[in-house]
Amino acid sequence: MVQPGDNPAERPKAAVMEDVAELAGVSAMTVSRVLNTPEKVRPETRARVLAAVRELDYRPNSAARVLVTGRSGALGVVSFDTILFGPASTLYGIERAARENGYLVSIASLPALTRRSIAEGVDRLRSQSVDGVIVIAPHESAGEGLRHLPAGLPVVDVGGAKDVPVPVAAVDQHAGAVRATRHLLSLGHRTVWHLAGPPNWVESSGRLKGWREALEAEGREVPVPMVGDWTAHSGYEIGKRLAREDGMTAVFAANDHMAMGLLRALREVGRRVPEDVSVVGFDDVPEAAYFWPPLTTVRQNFGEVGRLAFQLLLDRIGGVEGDTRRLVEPELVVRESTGMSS
Amino acid sequence: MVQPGDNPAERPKAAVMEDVAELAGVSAMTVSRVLNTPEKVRPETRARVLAAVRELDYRPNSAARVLVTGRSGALGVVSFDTILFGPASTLYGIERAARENGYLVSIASLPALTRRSIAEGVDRLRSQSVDGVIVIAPHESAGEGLRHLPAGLPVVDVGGAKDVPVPVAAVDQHAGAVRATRHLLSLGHRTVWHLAGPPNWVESSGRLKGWREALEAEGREVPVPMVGDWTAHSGYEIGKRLAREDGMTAVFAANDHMAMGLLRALREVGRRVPEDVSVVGFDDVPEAAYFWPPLTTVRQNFGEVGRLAFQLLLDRIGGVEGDTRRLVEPELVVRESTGMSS
DNA sequence: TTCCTGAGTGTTTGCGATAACAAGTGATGG
DNA sequence: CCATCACTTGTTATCGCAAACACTCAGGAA
Repeated sequence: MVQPGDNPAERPKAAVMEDVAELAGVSAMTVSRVLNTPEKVRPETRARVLAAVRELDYRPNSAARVLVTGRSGALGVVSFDTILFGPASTLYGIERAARENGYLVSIASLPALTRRSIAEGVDRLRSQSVDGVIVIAPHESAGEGLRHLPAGLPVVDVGGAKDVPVPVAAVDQHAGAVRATRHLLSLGHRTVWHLAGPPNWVESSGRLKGWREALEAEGREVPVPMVGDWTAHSGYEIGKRLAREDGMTAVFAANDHMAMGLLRALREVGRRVPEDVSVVGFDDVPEAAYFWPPLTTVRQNFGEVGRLAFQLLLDRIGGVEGDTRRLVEPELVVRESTGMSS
Repeated sequence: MVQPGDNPAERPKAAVMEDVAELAGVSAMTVSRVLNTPEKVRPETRARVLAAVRELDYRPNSAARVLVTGRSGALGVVSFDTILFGPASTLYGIERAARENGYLVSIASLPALTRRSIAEGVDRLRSQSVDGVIVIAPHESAGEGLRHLPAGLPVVDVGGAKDVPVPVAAVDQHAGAVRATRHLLSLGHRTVWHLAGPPNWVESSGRLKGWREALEAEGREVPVPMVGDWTAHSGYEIGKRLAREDGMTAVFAANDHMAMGLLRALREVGRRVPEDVSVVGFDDVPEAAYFWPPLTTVRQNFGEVGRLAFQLLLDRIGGVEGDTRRLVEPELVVRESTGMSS
């Protein structure tokens, strides 16, 4: 038996369950019970054990626990472009929900958005024994990547395409685009142009479709959409072309940053917003209210999406089946970049 | 011995090392060696084992490995406000560096920035057996939180105050502020006003100090700094007051979003930028070039900070001692929001 | 021949926790 | 007065892997 003192080196190794047990005068099993099912231990014993835990600053070793229980209390998030407002906010929502439920979050950000790298990200997380994985990869290729998953690993997708074979939490992009478009039509504009997001992004398609259908439902002409890449820069470049279009009085931009670039392009060619052209964005980034002019946009509650995704995953981990699809309603925020058609 | 088929239920349990060993006709130890020290195994044996690994889609169980080796190949990040551009970018930089080095990242975001919650975040990560922790908590109170750390856990701080008792990776805020201020003075402005960040944030103090010292070094009058909270909203509110100041021709805002609010406030009272007032921001958020006018600002290379922080942590894990302090130089990006004093 | 060397492989043990089962206590009831 | 039960606590086995040590077998040195 190794006694304290046998070892001349004075490295204060972290206490283990046995140490706590010894100090409290019980068996290790009782310590385990105090930590996991306290109601099964006599109050006095429990108190003694807890005192010992505090005195030794004992922390259960999660690796050992994982090994025997098969559950880690950690979930993984596979994501792309966590610097963007949307993914970052979603991640934050997930993290908060996880924390409140005693879960820890590991992240695997992707170098690129391909089936391969998604599968690889899931794998890296799986090898860390996460209890489940949330994928934030709003690209149509994600569906592919999610089709060949290790069996038995609960996976939830955020903002996924329709055919994703796992539960999905997302903002209703279509509804948001419809709202934005109708808002512009209701101000008297003959039709609405669209500054779309990059192809094959789930949000791009959803917003494009919503915009088109809203126009068609009213029998309006559907202009050719212009395609950007989410950046203010692309909004600016495209905006310069768009600004030359005759009769263009209303634009629905697929996100706020492109709308920002567009605003600048319009200003540079002397088209006033909202007097000459109305602009609607999408996202409601915190600074949208301070654009010039303050941007009318569609607010997405990313935090709520994160919370829903976590809840779905928790259900899955708990054994609930079924390919659920949970949608969050976006909200139109009217500011000063939209006005009556003149 | 349990044979495949003993169990009527057809749950395809994940393969373990023993399964691979059996299929390859070797012992489990040899499999372990193939995975960890391949050069110690005869090539033919190695090939047989690797084939078996692939056939069974075997993944080592990291919990078991952690238990026996004491190292997890995961690091933790404690952070606050991961939605903001700075922390999000830093986190991304860390994640990328970690991935390239085979590390996984767990995050513990803080509900508030206090000594208590920092300590708690570190604890949550420690209980997951991370090999080390990076703290992104640019608040002066972080120093306190870092003073009482579990012994033996390598910790690195990002953007920390001077007295933080652990290695630090950060952008040289002071130098950035000096550069911004000198730039304005060099344009002929008599002095420079400052729209500061919230008190007790490391960045706020660093930028404030740099600004003040740059003015003092030239013997200029030092106006009373106005204090915001990083948001465009606060920049706008304060900007409305600032705009009434007589003789105010140059402002250094402590971040781009406050500068954005300031730009709007100036416009509203009819002061032109840069003709009447010059404005410099800090951060160079991707959309800064599309502000109206395009914002002169100080670019921080957050990705580089993340990389350095990871490197420092890796050194620490490897046993390197010493309280290193690694600074990244910021860069002044001149755009159109600054001009000669009229 | 005998011994040694070292590359390659196998066996045993233990990391720290929990599951499953065992056992001790006192109370209950027939 | 003893069987039985509920409650509390202890004992043993096990999770999957790697460290430490043991073994085998060639080829070369003595």
